[in-house]
Amino acid sequence: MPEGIEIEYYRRLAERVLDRRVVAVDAPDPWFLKGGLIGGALADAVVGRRFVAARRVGKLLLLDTDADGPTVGLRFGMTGRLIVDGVAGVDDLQYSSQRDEPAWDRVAFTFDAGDLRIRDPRRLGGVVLDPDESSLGFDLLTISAAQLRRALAGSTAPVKARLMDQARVAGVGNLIADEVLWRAGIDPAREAGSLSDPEIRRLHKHLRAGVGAMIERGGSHTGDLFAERRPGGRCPRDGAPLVRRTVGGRTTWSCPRHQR
DNA sequence: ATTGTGGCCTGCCCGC
DNA sequence: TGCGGGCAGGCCACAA
Repeated sequence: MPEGIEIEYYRRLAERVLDRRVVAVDAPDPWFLKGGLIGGALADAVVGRRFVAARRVGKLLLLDTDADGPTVGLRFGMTGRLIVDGVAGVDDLQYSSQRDEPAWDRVAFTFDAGDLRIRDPRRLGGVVLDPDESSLGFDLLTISAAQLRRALAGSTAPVKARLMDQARVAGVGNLIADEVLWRAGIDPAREAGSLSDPEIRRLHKHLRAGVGAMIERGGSHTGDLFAERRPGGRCPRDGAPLVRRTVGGRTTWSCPRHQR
């Protein structure tokens, strides 16, 4: 599913359309338009303009328009793919369909050459105009150790829940959270505020290194833990049978031996 | 404010 | 072979 890593791939892909002129917007699914937006208003806002920057904060992809026009915010839920000029931003999207159905196109921007579209079977993504970026926390690719400390401090919530709280740390989804906590040897259910300074620094180190490795390997499903997230799965580090729980409302796999 | 829960959406997979 | 139920999780509304 798209987490911050996949959205970063989408952002890079979206850079292809910069400086092209939007000639049409097709939004066949009103459900997909968020924040009171309607198809006609979206088209009015961007047709004739050009996208001049493709930015990303967490799992939110932002396309800025020229001449102080609006910013288009794109969300992908867990099954949304970005497709630019017929090229998909990722080819292996976990938990989504491997099929390719044009009927799943929920929004499409057509340019003077080529197009950009979101293909989302489950319709959990969406499009919003001028999204509120200030409600998002520190981005997972640039967060500092001090910022991570601030995101976790004083909380009784599970550390995994805080990591996935987009208002605290933006871009961490379920797979990334499990992977980095496993790498750092920290129990996902630990109270966030109970982590010591050395543990926070260790978590930060593994967050940066783990995300970096997964970006290079090709996605949030390429972590060392991923293949063992299944019944009968064993810890790749010490061989202990993994434990499946619900933490922070999400299916969580962890090693009872080395994650403390 | 913080934390937890349930619902939304729908393709897919398993068991009967 | 068909069918029904459960599952996946990002996000949001809502409750305590």
